[in-house]
Amino acid sequence: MSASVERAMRILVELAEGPATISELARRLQVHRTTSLRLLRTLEEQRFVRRTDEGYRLGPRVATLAAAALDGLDVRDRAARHIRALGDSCGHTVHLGMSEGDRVVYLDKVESRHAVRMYSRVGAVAPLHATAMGKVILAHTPRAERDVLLGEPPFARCTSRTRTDRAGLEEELERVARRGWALDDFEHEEFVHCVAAPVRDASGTVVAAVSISAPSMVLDRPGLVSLTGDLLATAHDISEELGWNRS
Amino acid sequence: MSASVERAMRILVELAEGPATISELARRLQVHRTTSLRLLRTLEEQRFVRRTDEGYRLGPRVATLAAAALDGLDVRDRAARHIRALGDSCGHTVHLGMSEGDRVVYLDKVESRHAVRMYSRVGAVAPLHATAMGKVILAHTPRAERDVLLGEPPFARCTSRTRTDRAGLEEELERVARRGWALDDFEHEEFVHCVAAPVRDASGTVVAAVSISAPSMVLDRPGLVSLTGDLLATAHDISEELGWNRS
DNA sequence: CTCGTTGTTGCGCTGTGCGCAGCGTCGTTG
DNA sequence: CAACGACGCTGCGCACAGCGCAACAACGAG
Repeated sequence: MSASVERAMRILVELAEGPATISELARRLQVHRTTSLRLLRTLEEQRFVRRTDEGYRLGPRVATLAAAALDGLDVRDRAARHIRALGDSCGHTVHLGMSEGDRVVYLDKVESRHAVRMYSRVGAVAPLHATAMGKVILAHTPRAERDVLLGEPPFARCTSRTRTDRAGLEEELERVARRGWALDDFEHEEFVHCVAAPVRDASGTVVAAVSISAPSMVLDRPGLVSLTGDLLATAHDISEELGWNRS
Repeated sequence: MSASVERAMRILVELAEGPATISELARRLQVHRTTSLRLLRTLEEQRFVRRTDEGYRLGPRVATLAAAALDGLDVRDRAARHIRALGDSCGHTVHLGMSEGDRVVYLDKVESRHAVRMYSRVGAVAPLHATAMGKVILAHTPRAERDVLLGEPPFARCTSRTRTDRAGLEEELERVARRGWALDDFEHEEFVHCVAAPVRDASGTVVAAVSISAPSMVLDRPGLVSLTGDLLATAHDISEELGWNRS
């Protein structure tokens, strides 16, 4: 529709990967250096980006907007008290996430009570195929769309246990869809495993996922799996709050 | 420089205030409805905004970018271990913030260990004149610039104790500059008080602030003020890490 | 029914934002 | 030292992107 706006947004997305110079961005966007210069200037005037000695970076104003973006998500609001309750009862890290393109984005988080915590942040993203939340969402996505999201195998390897082939992942997703929850068996981060369950809206579509994560030294596999009852109940409660009823 | 990009970003900023319709945004930006329609469409294609039944809202992609924006801030990185240390030692909520236009934006946070916690979020914003961090930053801003940032009195009232007149605030800022730290005496939120100290970069400019916040039922005034020693030490340590040395 | 509002499409003119050419300035290389 | 490339940046002139206008249907309020 509006070419320059589209390019400006693409610049922001590119800068999310890390700092970049004018020429670098021009190359990635396939535009003249001049164009990239002018776009960056306007973005800088509005403080969406800032100049540092290693090139342009995203500006703090973007962070400001994010808080507002999260506030507007009703899934997040409705889910808030439920995931806090789950976090209080189990004491481990609880996440709420949804898919954003070919990634999972963390919408909310309840911190673990244990000394050994996992690193993550609201707004951060993770690959679909290597996380419990991602696999739950994939398992309820039509095959055709799923293939587009995943791209060509081998899928990006995060740890030694990441499933990088299509057949293995498809088999796993089949199992996830059947039993209603997914396990991340150290597939994303080396010493962290998770379980996740789907959240549905009024139409029955899976719009988000809830997960419990813990380092293996704090919680072993049986311990983690034993939490799926509470997890499913929480996911169910959130779904009901979004207007879903069993069918 | 680029009019349409500038307008697109103004739309994002407007939407941060809350959801809005096409016509509403057109009026605020002083452009034709058609223009606002087309800009929103491009923004929607890039998933920077999304349509809901009550109009357009910021999209989850903005939240995704924010995590990256925060990662790029070296103040944040350098300060991280210091504010965690302060949080661990005092047990209360610790914030790192910087000014973003006429607001303070929270860059990082260490959660309190007490059951009664204050609500806040990384990326959220608060007024300059009603917070300890804001006052610390204002106190080290040249008078002329300060007046622009604050605008015309009366300043927005947050609680019954908010300073809304210029004379009172100026007197307070004078005191803050002299003693080197600021107190928020329930001026922002009804039952929360805070102390804040300035963080300087290599040039000596105040670029950020650190604060300790606590509800009055958990910590009384003398208790809060007794923490200023540790607070100032932390702010000092961060400043040193940014290249500042006493002068 | 008549207003006023909403979102949306088609059209034609205009100004914006594009690429090109060229500037000065670095750091690297022969 | 010169030659080279890549860098950020400016001025120019053309093309078309993107603007506002007019008009449309679909609403809701009066």
